[in-house]
Amino acid sequence: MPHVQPADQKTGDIAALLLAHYDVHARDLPWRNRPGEGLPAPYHVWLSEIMLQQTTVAAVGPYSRKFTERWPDFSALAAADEADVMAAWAGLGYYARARNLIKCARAVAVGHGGQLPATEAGLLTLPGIGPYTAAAIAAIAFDQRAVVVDANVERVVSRLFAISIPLPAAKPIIREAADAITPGIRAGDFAQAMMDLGAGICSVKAPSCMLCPLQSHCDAFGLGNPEAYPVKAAKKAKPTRRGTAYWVEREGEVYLVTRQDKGMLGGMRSLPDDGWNSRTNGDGKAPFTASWQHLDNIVQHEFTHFTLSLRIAVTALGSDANPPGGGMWWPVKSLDKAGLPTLFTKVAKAVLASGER
DNA sequence: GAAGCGTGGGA
DNA sequence: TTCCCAAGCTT
Repeated sequence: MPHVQPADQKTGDIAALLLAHYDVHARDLPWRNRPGEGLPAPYHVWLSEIMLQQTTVAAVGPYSRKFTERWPDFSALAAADEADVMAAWAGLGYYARARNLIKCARAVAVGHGGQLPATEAGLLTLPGIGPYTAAAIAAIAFDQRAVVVDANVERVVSRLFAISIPLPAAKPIIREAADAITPGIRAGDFAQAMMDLGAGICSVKAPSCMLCPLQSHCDAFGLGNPEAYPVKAAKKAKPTRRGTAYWVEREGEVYLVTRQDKGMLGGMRSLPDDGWNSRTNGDGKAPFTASWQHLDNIVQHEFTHFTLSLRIAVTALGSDANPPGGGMWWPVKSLDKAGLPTLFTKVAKAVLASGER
């Protein structure tokens, strides 16, 4: 049975109170239009929503500006060199998003006449757009009523209705409750207001209930334990994996490879490695025979689901030497433009500081 | 349904 | 330090 009543006094009040609060306190974000400017461009909404997946507003800001300046619309992004896009995304993480970003831009340019579909169902067919993003774009860019549920909304809703079933089992109930409080007009503003509320007042820890426009409607506040929601299942322990990265230098240039599209850091330029991944240690075998010098310091890097403890091996080659494989030589002085994932940026920094070269 | 997939910041 | 988490999607 549903935990939440159909549209009643409480659910109707919530939208009105939240929208009134939003009209005064909405955050001014680069991808948002100011009041009175109408709906933001679908391209800008889409780009920001993809970047914001599992990523903080602060981290997205510079990337959003960089991308919209360099690729101002779908056709520009669809025509971009893939390596340029991947390099521009470097450091933002979850690189499958960048691969899907290119696929999606090309699908829009080729299959949809350069226009993003204006419906949730249409948006869901595109690469990198799932249930949350489809609803968010439909509401924010196309002013359609859509039930937008992200981690902020899950937190706010689970507190409003004191939902004690743990996530992820509670997702259907939370969605039902979010549907019940979503208004028929201003769905985009409502969605963004919920997310602003979750990002600020209704925070994970120590929520500012005294500032909350929904305080009087919040069951968790009434119970005195808002921080207890949402209830979550216990997490698994994070393993540590070991591996090696190889720094091969020849006349001021370092040898880089492009990783295969699937898996960790897929599609990104990287240093050669010994095959480490989230499940296994690297085999410690160098890509070719040379007089490798192992650095003393180990690079520790935290991924979401494992810790990597990485050794670094360094060698220098003569001018005529060539390692096997289809990599590329990259000038060390402009390594910052290679678009390396943060892990390998750390490795490069360690090598350059070591003097072993 | 669960696992895989980055990174940086806050407490 | 250590843990948790962020405007999730794909397989």
